[in-house]
Amino acid sequence: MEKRGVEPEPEGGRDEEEDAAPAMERAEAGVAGGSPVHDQVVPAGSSSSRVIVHVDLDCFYAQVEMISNPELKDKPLGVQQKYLVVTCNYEARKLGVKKLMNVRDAKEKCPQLVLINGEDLTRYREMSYKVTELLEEFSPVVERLGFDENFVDLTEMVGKRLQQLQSDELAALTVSGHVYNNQGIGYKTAKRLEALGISNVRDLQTFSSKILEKELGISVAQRIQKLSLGEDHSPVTPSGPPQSFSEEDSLKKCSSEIEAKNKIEELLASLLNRVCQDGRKPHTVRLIIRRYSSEKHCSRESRQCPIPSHVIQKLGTGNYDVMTPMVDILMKLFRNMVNVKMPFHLTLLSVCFCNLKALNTAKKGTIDYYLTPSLSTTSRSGKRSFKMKDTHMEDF
DNA sequence: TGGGGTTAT
DNA sequence: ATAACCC
Repeated sequence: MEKRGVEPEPEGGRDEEEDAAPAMERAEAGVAGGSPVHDQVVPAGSSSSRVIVHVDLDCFYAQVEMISNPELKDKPLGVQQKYLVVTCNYEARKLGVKKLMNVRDAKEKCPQLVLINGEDLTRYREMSYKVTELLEEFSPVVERLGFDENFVDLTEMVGKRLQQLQSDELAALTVSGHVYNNQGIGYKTAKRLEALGISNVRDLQTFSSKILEKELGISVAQRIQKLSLGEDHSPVTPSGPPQSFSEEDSLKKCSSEIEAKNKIEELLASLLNRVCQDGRKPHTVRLIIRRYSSEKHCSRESRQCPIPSHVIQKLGTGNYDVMTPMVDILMKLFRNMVNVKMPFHLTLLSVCFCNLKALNTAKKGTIDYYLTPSLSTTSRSGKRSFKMKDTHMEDF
C-alpha cells in the first residue's frame, strides 16, 4: 500500500496525471505477496488490511480556472505565478508546456498559450476544501496533501458493505479498473520490473538494491523496495481544519523598511479576512523573510511571538482596527531580524498565523468559564483578577 | 521555481 | 527557529 511518497517519475512521455480515477490500494503488500494463492481470501470485515483511496486532482489550478471561465476550456491554458507557469491544462501540455516552466520558454513553445495569474490562492483553496468536504461524507478519515490530493480510509465502509452481502453476491463480485499485480506500483514500472525478472513481491524484496537503483533511479528503487517489505502502515490521519494560515509574496527586491511595511500590510489584510472566516483565533504570529543570496541554499528566517490577548479578542469582529497593532508587532519582528540601519535585500516576505484555538464553549460554573480570557473582560468589566502570562512584544 | 502546507528537530 | 519534506 502506497500512501505517502512521490508518484513515479514521468516516464516515456507519460505524465503521472493520467490516472484521473481514484486508485484502489491494499495495505500489507508484503503479506499479500507472501502467499499468492490465498492473498485474495479476505474474511469480510475482519481483515487487518485497509482500503484507502487516493484522489489526485489533475492540473488543479487550471481546472478551477476552466470551471470559472468555460471559454478557456479548449484553449491552451497556463496558470502563472511570477515568471513561472506553475501548472497548465492538457491542451497546453500537448503543445509542449510543462509544469513549472518559465513563462518565456512556455510562450516560445506555445505562442497561443493563455495565461491566468494564479498568485492569489483563495479560489483554489476554497475549491480544495470543497473536494475534501465531499470526500468526508464517505468517511471522516480524510488526509489532505497539498491542495489537490486526498487520502480516504474506506476500510470501515467497505467492511460493512461486504458484511451485508449474501454469499452468492460475494462470489459474483468483480474488480474493475487497473489492478497491477497486487503491488501499489504503476503499469510502466511493473513492465520494467518484469524485464528484470521481478514478477512478484518476493522477487522485489530480495532483488539487488544496487542494480534496482541503477535501473529505476535511487528514489523509486528504495521506495518500492521498502513497500515490497510491507513498509507503510502509517494511518490516514484526518487533516481537519488547517493548523496555520499564511500568505507570502516573493519579490525581486525589497530594500527599505517602508516597502516591507507595505507588503506586510497587504499580506496581513488578506490573512485577517481568512482568519475571520475560519472562526478560530490564532495565538501566534510569525514573520518570514528570505534574503537575497547567490547560494542555492535559499533558506528562510523567521521570528514569531504570541498575539496579545486583547488583539486576539478583536480578531473576528471586524469592527476594531486590528491592523495597526498587528502591523506594529510585525514590524518589531521585522527589525528583530533585519538591521534596517544596514543595507538589505529581501526576496520574500511572508506572514503566518498559527497556534489556532477554537472559541471557548466553556460552561458557566466551570473553572474554564472563569479563566476564559474572552469572558474575563466582558463579564467582569475589565477587572481582571488573573494576570495572563502572555509574552507581549514590549518584552523585547 | 511559486505559494502554499505539515512534521520533526 | 529552523530544517526537511509534501503538493
